[in-house]
Amino acid sequence: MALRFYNTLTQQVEPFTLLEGNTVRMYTCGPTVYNYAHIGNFRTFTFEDILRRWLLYRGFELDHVMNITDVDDKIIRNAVAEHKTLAEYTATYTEAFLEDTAALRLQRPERMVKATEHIPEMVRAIEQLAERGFTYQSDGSIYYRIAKFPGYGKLSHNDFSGIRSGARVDVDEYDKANARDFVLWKAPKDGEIFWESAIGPGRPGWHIECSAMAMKYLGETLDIHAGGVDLIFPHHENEIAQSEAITSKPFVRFWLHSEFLNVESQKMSKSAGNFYTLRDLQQEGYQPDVVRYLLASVPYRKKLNFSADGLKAAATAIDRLRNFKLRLETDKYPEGANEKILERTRLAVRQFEDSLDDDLNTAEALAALFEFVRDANTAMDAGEFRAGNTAPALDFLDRFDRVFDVLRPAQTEGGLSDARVEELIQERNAAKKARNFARADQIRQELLDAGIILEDTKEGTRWKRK
RNA sequence: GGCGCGGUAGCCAAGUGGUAAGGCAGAGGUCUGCAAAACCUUUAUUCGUGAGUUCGAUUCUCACCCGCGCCUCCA
Repeated sequence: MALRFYNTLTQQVEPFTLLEGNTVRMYTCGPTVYNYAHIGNFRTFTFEDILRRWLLYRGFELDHVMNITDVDDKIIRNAVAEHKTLAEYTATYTEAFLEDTAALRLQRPERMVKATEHIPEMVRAIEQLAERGFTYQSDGSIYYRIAKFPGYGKLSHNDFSGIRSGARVDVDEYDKANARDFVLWKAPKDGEIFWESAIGPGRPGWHIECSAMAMKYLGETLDIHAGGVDLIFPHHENEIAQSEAITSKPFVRFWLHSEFLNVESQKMSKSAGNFYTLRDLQQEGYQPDVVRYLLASVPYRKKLNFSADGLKAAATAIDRLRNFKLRLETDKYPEGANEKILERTRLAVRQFEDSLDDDLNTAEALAALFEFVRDANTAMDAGEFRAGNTAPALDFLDRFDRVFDVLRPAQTEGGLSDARVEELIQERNAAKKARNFARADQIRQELLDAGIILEDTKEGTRWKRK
């Protein structure tokens, strides 16, 4: 079966194709840089990374745009409170975001674009909407009139037809014709930052930045637009309303949304206060690659209940895979190749690929890998594994790691050099031969204290960094 | 209320109209100077509850119970 994704727009799993060419035009909603991103945010970004990597694995080229929202109410409020300029304030958290994504081994999108650097594009988009009669002004702000857009609600599958334009729905929304209408351009309040423009002084509403930037870089119809489920409404619904009102063309072909990460069965969110940042977890001693594995191992459309147990399980699972790789690289096997194992390897790779083709079923893909690892270990123990089986097995691990990227140990700074470790191992082996086990154990402990783990095997001693 | 997701072993979790993947944890064992690593056996007669369709349902239908989310900023 070919590559296929669940499309929020159609509520169906559909074969993934491109209209033309081989480049996937993909847009993903990035962070609002008013604080550190939490791992709920990173669940979505990790999903998008797996998506990226699987598209590349399948031979597509990518033009992936991620926005950075660096102007919004919270940013302005916080920047003012800290007596910083907008740019100063957002720089801190933009930088932190980039550090975190690097630690989580998230590939950099082809373009990362900032809202504040695209004000003219947004103003132009609002002008186009105005020309087509989709806007109205109120108290100096410009609003989008959803009653003008017939398809409004098609992504979130809500029926808004019962809401009549002009009806007053809520006293708090007195300045809007319809409670669902949203702001495109906000009139400046006292002391707030604003831009002068052809449509008057103000700053952009949240939704217009994505429409303007996505279409600027990727054209009028994107192949993929992804984000968390909470963005379906209103954000993505509004992006459709804006973009399609301007172009009269479908804005996005495939809408992909990742489910939430929960803590104690509750949504993790900044407003609820029950959130962890990657930095929090690192302080508790969890490596980012462990977090990455946990986030990636649960299929993206399934709620992920985050827990310390889950992190520990992830850490152990990664160790198992790394141990297997180390064994492949260091053990010696008889010449030749075991045909049955070769066939077993091919089957496992096929299952792995089929699983990811199926709407990125990472849990099933991992199962294919782990079954193979067990079978290969069994064959090694039974002496049936041959030298010629090593390369295909390592190739499978490499394919796995092109997507999951967890086999490479996190950089451990300092410590002993490889040469010094080898030296001590030689000394220890000499001590063992002389049955001086006290000295041998002393060296083992010494190395362990330096973060080096020794494993004695039939072929000799192998080692790894903790 | 509207829209949507889910309830599978101690935990995480896949899956199919034909009788339950995988990971972690637990128990026992093999191997081993020590320590690891690895392997083997074992842990759901059962997939929220009830009814229906069917030769047969965890998988389809209906009802109900429970959990979560969106409908306001939010990954």
